[in-house]
Amino acid sequence: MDLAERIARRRTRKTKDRLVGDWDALNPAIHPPEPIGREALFEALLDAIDPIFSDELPGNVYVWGPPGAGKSAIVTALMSTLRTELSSQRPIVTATRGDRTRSDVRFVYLDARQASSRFKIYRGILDAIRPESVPRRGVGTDDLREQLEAEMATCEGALVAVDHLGEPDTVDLEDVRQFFTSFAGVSWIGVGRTPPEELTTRIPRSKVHVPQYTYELVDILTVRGTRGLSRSLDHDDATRLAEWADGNAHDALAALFVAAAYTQEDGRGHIRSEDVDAGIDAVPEDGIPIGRVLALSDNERLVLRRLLALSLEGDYSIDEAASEIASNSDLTSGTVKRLLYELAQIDILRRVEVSVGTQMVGRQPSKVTPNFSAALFERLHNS
DNA sequence: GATCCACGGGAATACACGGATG
DNA sequence: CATCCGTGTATTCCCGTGGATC
Repeated sequence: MDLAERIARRRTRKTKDRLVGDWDALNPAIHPPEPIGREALFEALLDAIDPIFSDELPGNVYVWGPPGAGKSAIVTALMSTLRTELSSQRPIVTATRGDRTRSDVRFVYLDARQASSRFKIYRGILDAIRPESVPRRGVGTDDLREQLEAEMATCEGALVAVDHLGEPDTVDLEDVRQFFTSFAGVSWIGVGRTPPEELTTRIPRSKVHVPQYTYELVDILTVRGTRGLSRSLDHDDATRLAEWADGNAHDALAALFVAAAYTQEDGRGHIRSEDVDAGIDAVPEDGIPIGRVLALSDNERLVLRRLLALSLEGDYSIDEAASEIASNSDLTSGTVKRLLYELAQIDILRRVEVSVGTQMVGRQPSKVTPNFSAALFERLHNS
């Protein structure tokens, strides 16, 4: 979605909606440009890349911490701040080039959920720093690497942050290390959950630990609630959400988002504590972040939406669900079945044993249920 | 002609269970 | 009684093909 489109949406939302003026403010998959709180952590990150302030590329960095602790929030904020403050790189194409008082280091943020292969990572960087369009097909991965290296020779290099490493369907820290070994001009910041001591491979010397939120989460909910809602969130409700989420900002925001959606759909102008309860109920414990679901391919998301529509009507074996889903889509039931199994393997879906039918022979079938908030997914999909 | 990747399809493997075997 | 075997499903794994693009 480009910026103009986003701005247009906000305008229409402001006028149409009553309770919620800005859904993005409540959306756990979207991070505000400035981190809320966490000044000390931001300092630690700046320390880790300190040479950048003398126009030199820093060493690589590993940023790690538990889910919902704000790793993405702080790293996206860091990269966009560096881009506007230090680089001659234009975040939005404007004025002239060549502001010589600024360094010519490029700052690139990549989400490994989209940049899920060596090819896509090189391509993502090229796409971010090169004004012309970068091919998506027809060019080999090594070819692309050479293009990127050539590009690096024309500037003072790039600092690349790769977020969401080591998820079931993303590259891990070791992959990133290999992608950039003997790659002159690129330093990287890897972001993941795995504690350094559990990693078996070579880890960057610089490490920044992002601990779980404690008291700060109430502030985050309050600030984002104020930005998104026409009437601010009760302090008690913010506290309750933060406690229930156990410091996980993603889960707390997801519950708040759904609570706000329910309230607004009911035509009311204020979130009651029952709405907060309903929001909490709509977010599974130990679920996966909604960003992973949103990053799936079109067909995978289509299959999920169809599956959610089905599950209202009782128990289906995977086989039955697959034929049902396939019958009103372009995909064959074999492919849908494989997709469902694959989604379960990467934790997007949860498999539940089910005794459907009466056959006494053969292996027990199972059904699949979402391992994320279906209510949130549906609403983000329609927005 | 080369490239990446999503699809489709099918082979290989895992599991459940009853019955046979040691 | 424990183990193995056969049969029928469920699940995983793998690879060829073709679309879109350069």
